Amino acid sequence: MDQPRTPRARARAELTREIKERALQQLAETGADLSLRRIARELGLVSSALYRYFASRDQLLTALIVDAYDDLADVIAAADATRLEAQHSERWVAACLALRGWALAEPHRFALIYGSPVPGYQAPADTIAPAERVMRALSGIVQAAAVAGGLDELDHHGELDRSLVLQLERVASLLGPDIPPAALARVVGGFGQVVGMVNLELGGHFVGGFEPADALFELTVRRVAGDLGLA
Amino acid sequence: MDQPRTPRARARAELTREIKERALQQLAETGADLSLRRIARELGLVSSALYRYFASRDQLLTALIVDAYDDLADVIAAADATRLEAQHSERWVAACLALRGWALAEPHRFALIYGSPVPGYQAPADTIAPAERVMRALSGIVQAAAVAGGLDELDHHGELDRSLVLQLERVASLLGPDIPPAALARVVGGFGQVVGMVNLELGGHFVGGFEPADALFELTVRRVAGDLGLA
DNA sequence: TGTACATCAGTGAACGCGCGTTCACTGATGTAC
DNA sequence: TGTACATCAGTGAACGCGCGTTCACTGATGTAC
Repeated sequence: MDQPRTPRARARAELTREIKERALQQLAETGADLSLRRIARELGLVSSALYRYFASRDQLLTALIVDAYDDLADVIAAADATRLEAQHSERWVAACLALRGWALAEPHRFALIYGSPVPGYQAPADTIAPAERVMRALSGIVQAAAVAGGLDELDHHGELDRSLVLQLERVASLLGPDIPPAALARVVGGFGQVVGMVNLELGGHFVGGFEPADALFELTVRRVAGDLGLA
Repeated sequence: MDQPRTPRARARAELTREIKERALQQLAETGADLSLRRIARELGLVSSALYRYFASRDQLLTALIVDAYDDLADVIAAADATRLEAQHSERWVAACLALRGWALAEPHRFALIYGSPVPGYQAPADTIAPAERVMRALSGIVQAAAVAGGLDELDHHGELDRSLVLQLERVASLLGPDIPPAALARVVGGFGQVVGMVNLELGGHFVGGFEPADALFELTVRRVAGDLGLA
């Protein structure tokens, strides 16, 4: 954010970083237990010192969650950017693969944001905007396709429920105003699928079946792109 | 399982049930913290007494997980059975809706089996068979359709990866020997989608967008059934 | 049917840990005049 | 440029909790002869 001017401010930024780093390391090791005292111990501090940096354990967790959303959104955007702008299908696939790649590399961080909620932790409103960034990193591709006219007309096996259309239009206004309702439903469904398959993979549900799950995953996200009619 | 013959055996079965019941209640209340001492306290027992019933905290967790898989599989099968045998599409939709219904009714149990792993707990091999029951409750419908000839030939936008086909055939031998590879990929993808969307819903990711998510969910699973070409 | 012995449920104390958070404090760093 | 005062990082002790697991034990229930 801001450039730290004084030595003290620089030290503060550095320690804040180190605290979060240790916290992540702990999540990686113990699964989901996060102990302030242990972090302090590892940093050679007394436990109460951490309260100069985070007002509570929950606030530290919130910071980790926000960081995770941000990093994931960046990773997706970066993968998206490696493809030609007009090749929306390839962009979608690359974005989904990047999401999975990040999740496999940082399973505990993925669990933090898309796994089941941490015991006793209630996500504050601060996490909503970052969470939306991730969604937007995906929906943005479809929005671009819609604007460029690279999105098939979808036949929706019968009409969509009226109240569902209203929901979809409201969400579209946030995630991609030009994405038609039927297409947005598929985008959300596709996102749910990606999150779900990654969760299954991380949970060991594919062990003995799809290991590695690379091919299955790519086939699946490619089909979503195809169903959306992305060019 | 076995009918308890003696009063002592009956008491034992009863207390075992009560311990699990309290454990579930605790998961529901605290999210994922499970305290043996608290269970004992609530049952008016001394904490060490629980060790007559479960050798450790992990073993209790395992029992809860196995129960959850079993119950979910039963619920899915029951919903499936409410539809006509030959209407495979309706059966699939009913089964998926039942899965979500169970998850919304028992979010902590759903999290136990399809959420992120519990801190410090490593699922033993005993949970594999029950987990398969759930998968089979869904794939069985598609298997039935395949046998009855009610499954479309799928065009697979290009060939499937050879090693993926091998994986799919191996899984098919467990879940539905007559399901063609391309269809099975969709079944697994559809399952991942259901799990993922439910996880998002339980995690509050749909708040402000799809609330309730009934219509979106039904549309999505119906489309999977359609894509599979289920009658 | 009655007695002797084995099984088993539950006790209570203990071991050896862990935790988040508060508070009054010291001493170093930063700021304003 | 130097001094006075305010800010802030980190300390150390304490509060009030919690936990899983082991072990020797009592007394009730079940089993075999």
